Amino acid sequence: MANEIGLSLKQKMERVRFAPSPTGPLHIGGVRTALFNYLYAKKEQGVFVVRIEDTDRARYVKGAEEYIFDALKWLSIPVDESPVHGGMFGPYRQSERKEIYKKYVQILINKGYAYYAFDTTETLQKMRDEAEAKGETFKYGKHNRDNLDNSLSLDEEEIKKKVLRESYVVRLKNVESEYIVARDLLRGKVSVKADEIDDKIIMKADGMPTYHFANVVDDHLMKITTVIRGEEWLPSLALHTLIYKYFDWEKPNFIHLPLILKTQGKGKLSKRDGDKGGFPVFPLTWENSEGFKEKGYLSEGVVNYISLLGWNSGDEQEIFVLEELKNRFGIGGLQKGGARFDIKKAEWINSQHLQQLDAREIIRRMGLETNENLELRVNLIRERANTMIDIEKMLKWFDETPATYDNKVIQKFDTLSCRNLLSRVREHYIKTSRLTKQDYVEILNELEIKIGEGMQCLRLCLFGELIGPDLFEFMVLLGKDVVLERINRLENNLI
RNA sequence: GGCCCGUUCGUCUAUCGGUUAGGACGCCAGGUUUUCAUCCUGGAAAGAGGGGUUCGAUUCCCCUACGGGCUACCA
Repeated sequence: MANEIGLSLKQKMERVRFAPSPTGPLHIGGVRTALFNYLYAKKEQGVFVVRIEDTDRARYVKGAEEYIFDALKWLSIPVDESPVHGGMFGPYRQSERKEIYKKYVQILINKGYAYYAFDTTETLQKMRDEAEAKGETFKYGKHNRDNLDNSLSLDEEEIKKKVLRESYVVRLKNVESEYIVARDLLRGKVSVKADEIDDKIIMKADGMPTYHFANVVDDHLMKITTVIRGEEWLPSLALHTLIYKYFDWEKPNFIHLPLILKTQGKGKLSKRDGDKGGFPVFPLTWENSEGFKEKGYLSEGVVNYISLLGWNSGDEQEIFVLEELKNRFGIGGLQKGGARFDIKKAEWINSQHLQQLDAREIIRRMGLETNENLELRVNLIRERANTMIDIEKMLKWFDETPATYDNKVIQKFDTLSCRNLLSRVREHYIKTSRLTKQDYVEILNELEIKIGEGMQCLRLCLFGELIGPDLFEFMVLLGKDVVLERINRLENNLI
């Protein structure tokens, strides 16, 4: 009985996959695809698979695969199965599955749904150019495949010889007429006229499968139940449908996520936009592009913000941690249109998460040893910070004597009364080692200096400009010697 | 060019035929504050256009426009 239940649960188990290509760093769109896959899997108590699609040896970038896993780790997105986490359906790297694809290509050839093609890239390019010159689109398919250089137009002996001697590719033979209809859980029916789909290459001359083929074979073999991927794959859904059909395999569900668009202007978000706007588009630093992490973002903030790009909870809550997202996520909340990336909102969401952290945790994440004084310092400045970098910068107020002073502020002051004020403060400080707000106000009254001006003078003395946290709390943490040093320094800078 | 997908405030979005079209970021104004920031209050700000269907359309259908994607031996 228990066994039976276990089995039926197993059959219903959702399995989703994130299938990046190691051709560069994972960008924010990829991160979102990974996140939504993960959330969907966990909401359904299913399995999250990461498969590395490295069938393009020319575009392979060293370190990219490692980057993908580092990024997921930083984001706290756990992976159930992958080349590094293992699993029962491996290998999870497509370059290691060559023999599997070969076998399945052969099956399709035997069934008459695939064939060898010997046309050179140059010939095909020429035909494409010619078609384009006539305002047409070249398609390799039903209407011309018999006249091209492939196994359909040759006899068996010749094919055998050519396969041994020449380089060849394998093409899918689209035998459909009418329409190819597929379903997307978000968009409903997506139908394409059959002859729009040409005889796509499924195995390249180097023996590697193309994306379309490897993807379908692996999703089937890895028992993927729902494919969640970017909208850029929607046009090939019909082709994939064909491959499933010719294998006589059951199709998984499909969800095509809307794209993440540039902050402004046309097109999808790119690395260049980040460089131009000074904001990150990668989770971690890659070459000279700083990542969210290095820019001081919390992984919680990044996860939260990107979860809102194309999804919403249905109510007015916007601040979520991963755990909540796992419970709340659902395809009903998905959006169909592309979403523009907005760094301001990302920053705000990050600040919301930063305020949730206690000082100890903030210090830990900065990679510093905690101590009571440091915790007090962090607590004094934290509410002014959006990112960890803000905190690091503000922490410098404690350790660095102002190097310059805001001239505009200095010019506003009456130098003489400011000097008097500073020497009175020094006197008081030497005597009592402290200065409360009340003490200071008394001094100001005595010298007949307006409170506002007096505060600005002190602020200038401690920060060099009119910024910063509460003056009197700040001075306590600064300590007597440092306060006196800063008083001296401003005095020397007053003409 | 062809094919596919999409379109609510500047931006992210709610609305699943009947709402003063709601929220958030950002922006503006006011308040709190010794400054800045935070915080609080308020404000401006949207259904691409045109046809249908309907008693009634942001919502359903069609067309147009615009946006996006794909159109490789890249994924």
